[in-house]
Amino acid sequence: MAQIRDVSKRAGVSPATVSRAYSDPKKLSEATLKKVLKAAEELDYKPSSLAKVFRGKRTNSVLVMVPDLANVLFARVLSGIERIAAENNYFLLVSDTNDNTDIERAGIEMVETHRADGVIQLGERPLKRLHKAGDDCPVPFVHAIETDELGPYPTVKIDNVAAAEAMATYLLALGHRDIGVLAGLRDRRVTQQRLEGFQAALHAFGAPFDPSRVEYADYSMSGGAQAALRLLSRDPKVTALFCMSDEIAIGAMRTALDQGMTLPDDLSVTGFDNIDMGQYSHPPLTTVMQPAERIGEVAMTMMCNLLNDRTVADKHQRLETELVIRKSTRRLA
Amino acid sequence: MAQIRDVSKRAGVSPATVSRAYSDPKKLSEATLKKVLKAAEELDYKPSSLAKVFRGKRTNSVLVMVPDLANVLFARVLSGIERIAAENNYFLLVSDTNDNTDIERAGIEMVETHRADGVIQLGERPLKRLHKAGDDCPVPFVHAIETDELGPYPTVKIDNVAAAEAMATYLLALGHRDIGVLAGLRDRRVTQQRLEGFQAALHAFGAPFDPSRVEYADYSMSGGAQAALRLLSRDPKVTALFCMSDEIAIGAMRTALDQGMTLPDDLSVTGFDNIDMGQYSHPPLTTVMQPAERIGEVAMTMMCNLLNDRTVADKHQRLETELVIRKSTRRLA
DNA sequence: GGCCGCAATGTAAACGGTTTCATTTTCAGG
DNA sequence: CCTGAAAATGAAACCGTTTACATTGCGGCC
Repeated sequence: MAQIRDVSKRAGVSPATVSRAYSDPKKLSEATLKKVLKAAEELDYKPSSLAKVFRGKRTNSVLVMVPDLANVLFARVLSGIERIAAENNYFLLVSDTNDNTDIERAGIEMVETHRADGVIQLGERPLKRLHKAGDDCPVPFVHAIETDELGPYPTVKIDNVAAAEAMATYLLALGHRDIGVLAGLRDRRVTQQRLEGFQAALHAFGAPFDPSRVEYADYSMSGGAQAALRLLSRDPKVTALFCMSDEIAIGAMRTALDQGMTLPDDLSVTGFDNIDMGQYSHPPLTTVMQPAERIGEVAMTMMCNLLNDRTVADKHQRLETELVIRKSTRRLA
Repeated sequence: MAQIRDVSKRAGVSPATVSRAYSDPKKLSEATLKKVLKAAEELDYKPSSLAKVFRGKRTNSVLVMVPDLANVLFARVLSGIERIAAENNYFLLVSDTNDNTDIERAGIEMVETHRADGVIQLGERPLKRLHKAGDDCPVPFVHAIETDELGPYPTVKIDNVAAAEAMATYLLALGHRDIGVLAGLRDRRVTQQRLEGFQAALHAFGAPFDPSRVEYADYSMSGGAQAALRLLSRDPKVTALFCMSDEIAIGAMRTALDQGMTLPDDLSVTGFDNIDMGQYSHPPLTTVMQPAERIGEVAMTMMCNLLNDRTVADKHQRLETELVIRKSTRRLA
């Protein structure tokens, strides 16, 4: 591979001039620029961005830590991140943390050892190491989707409490009182927040909350199917299922169908997130829309700001959600 | 950030010794090693992997080009790639090409400019630039999933022709003769190959192939729904739909349901890929399993080999598929 | 005791650009 | 034609490691 020196020799100029031809062409006289470009072309010269990055201390890449790459929601967020990254000429280093703390830790090291300029984390459990320096965040860090707003770093997500409350309110307004909850992983903050919203709605309607009607599950279709089976066989008189993700809801609907139920006549089911699939499920799923791509875009935009001025205007953004009413819920006769 | 020089000074040794403490500790006497480690600890020293990489000419990262990050199948492949990458201490640079040739081109440059050691491409359209050097591949490149086997680089995928033929044969064996095809994007090689397999099956059964019963669609649920609508309204007497992806099939089933059909009584539907969703659709989808994670794993393994010995044993791997019979198909009365 | 060889450590070049600072060239204006 | 400022270019330091090669120290052997 040709190097800058080769080009400079062939063009009869200094390496510095060649460098400038790429980084700041205006600085060169037209004649020299042409000479250099011609020489570069002839030698098929490509500046080693590795060397550039080394010298410049800026890798132009950010690390994204995803709890599960195969999860539709995260994939969509990632997709949004990617769009903004591409626009701003950043590369994305992606790592599937699998909820594994070691990997997450390694992520931070990536930045400390200059492999990435910053980290966007999608999963919960913000890395404690970040905080050790006190209140200001040593490495550029953005936390998205599953996050509290306690840290010194910016966050983007939806208002899970409010969204869950809205959904539960809708169910209550339809006349449902015996509502089962198919919650996600028990120790996840989103789960707790959505549960909180659910309870708030009950409370507003003066309806009691029965903890025995809550089943925890993996955030997946199979998790939902199993949890639904447990709940339904224990407590057959629930008339509605409040599910904490569309996947869980879809799994639950499968179970209900398998039990010979008719949906939504025998059971109303609601989801969360509004993944594509919800439109095509049977029946189409009533859910709350979470703007996943947008969340990704905002997160990456924040990161860009952080990386440029080392500051971001709106530290904790909560994006709007929306109730999507489809056919999986009905008014209780 | 502390540098190697700081550590060496504090430990009273040369920078080289510090370097060796990390890269080859056996070379050092126990006493020196301890001294160095202690000094490093005290200064919270982390070797800049950027500098290391620059010096060593190995970035330990590979670029993965994905046509669409939000696509479940690709996400699963990526997940498999990630697992092997993590095992072998590689980082993944991920870029969503969006089927955009410019981005793909940029990907190759990443390698040429030393930002990545190699490229794994999931989408079709292997970058022509790769071939220009003739028969041997200048940059380590692996092509997965949507690929022909024409290039000089290794490939992993399933045998689309055979898989499609098996699926179609199953449909024919059930007695179906009026089979509509909901194909994917027309210009994609997978589409052509699966169509070829379909035709081969027809041929084997002595059944004629009617091109007017083929509808092309985006590889998505909405694409499938629309294509199904076109096909079904044009040709209401088809008894089965051979869909080229599970998404397409799920979209088609939605359309059929919306038209008041009962599945699978009025219409048998088959998918392709075996995404999770297929188990939970209504009715559960008969499909052909494509080992997506495995494909990713094999691809990354090939890449590791390529990167180590610059050679890979089994250049063109075809992984086994499997018919997954569920409830969306039935024997024609 | 002198010499040899090996182990441990040090020295300095190299990686391939960018950038600061100095130098040369250009050119407008007096 | 001279002067001086601005523009264009060049020389060399620099980024933070690794590593080839040189050096030192030490024990064993004749």
